[in-house]
Amino acid sequence: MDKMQNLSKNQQIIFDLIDKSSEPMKAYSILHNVQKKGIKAPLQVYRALDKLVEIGKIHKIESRNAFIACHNSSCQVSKATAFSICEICEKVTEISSASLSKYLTNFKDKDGMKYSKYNLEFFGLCKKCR
Amino acid sequence: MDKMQNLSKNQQIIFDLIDKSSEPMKAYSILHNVQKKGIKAPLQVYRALDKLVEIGKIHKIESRNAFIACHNSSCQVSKATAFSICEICEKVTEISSASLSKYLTNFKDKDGMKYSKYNLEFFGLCKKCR
DNA sequence: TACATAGTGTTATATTATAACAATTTAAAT
DNA sequence: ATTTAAATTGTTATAATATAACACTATGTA
Repeated sequence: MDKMQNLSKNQQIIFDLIDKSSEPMKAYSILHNVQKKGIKAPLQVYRALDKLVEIGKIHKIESRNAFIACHNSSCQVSKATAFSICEICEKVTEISSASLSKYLTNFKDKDGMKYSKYNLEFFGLCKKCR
Repeated sequence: MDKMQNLSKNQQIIFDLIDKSSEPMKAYSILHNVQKKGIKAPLQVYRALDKLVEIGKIHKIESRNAFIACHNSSCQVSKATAFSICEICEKVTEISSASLSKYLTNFKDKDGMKYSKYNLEFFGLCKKCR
């Protein structure tokens, strides 16, 4: 229920690293950064990443194969995510818009079907790069 | 300007294959399927895929690393895409909703920024799998 | 013609991710 | 406290996805 639930050792190490990062981090970059802490193999990283995504502490930026910490206190799990991505500097920001999430959560396709989950990635130029 | 523009030999072979497929196709599955037509190396496939995505004849399903033909006559280029993905059978459908594309194209984040491009993936269960 | 652009073919390699198996830790339930 | 189940860890190997670099060929067009 609470995002402060205990993480395992590897999960905590990897979450801390991603959380401190100002940019999305890639799995093998994470690996290089945590080898000094005893995490030696890709699988150790991927397992922690899978779990952290599952519980909503981090999100995967699918178009970049990279991971960022969740900064949206209302998302316990990664089921309704939206990001803006700068095509020049690759800065990624999580979008927290109540109207957007409401619109997408309630969206029905032409068969009247609603979806339990979505991921939205916007692309453009960030303030600095414009 | 027109989607009927001429494709190169490899592009046409690969587009035809994807277009005939009822499911998203992965790059190496495409490769296996076109080896009899003389396309032998991954790079030949990826180059054709890159171009086909660029001109909007196909789209990449980012969460699945797979490609489907565009069936939305209004999208010359892959700049505003939305898909539904069944989490059981992996069926993928391109969503063509004028109101959705209007909403997302006009969406402004809290800094008032609009985006030139987006990709949205909805997840749930399709009719058959419910 | 000559020039630029796009496409092709090829080998090698980089990057991203999972399979399979064994051991250990943790939490909870008895 | 003890057993049990679930989660986590460690490890080696390998699968799957994607790009670098280089040489050559085709196509359009000035």
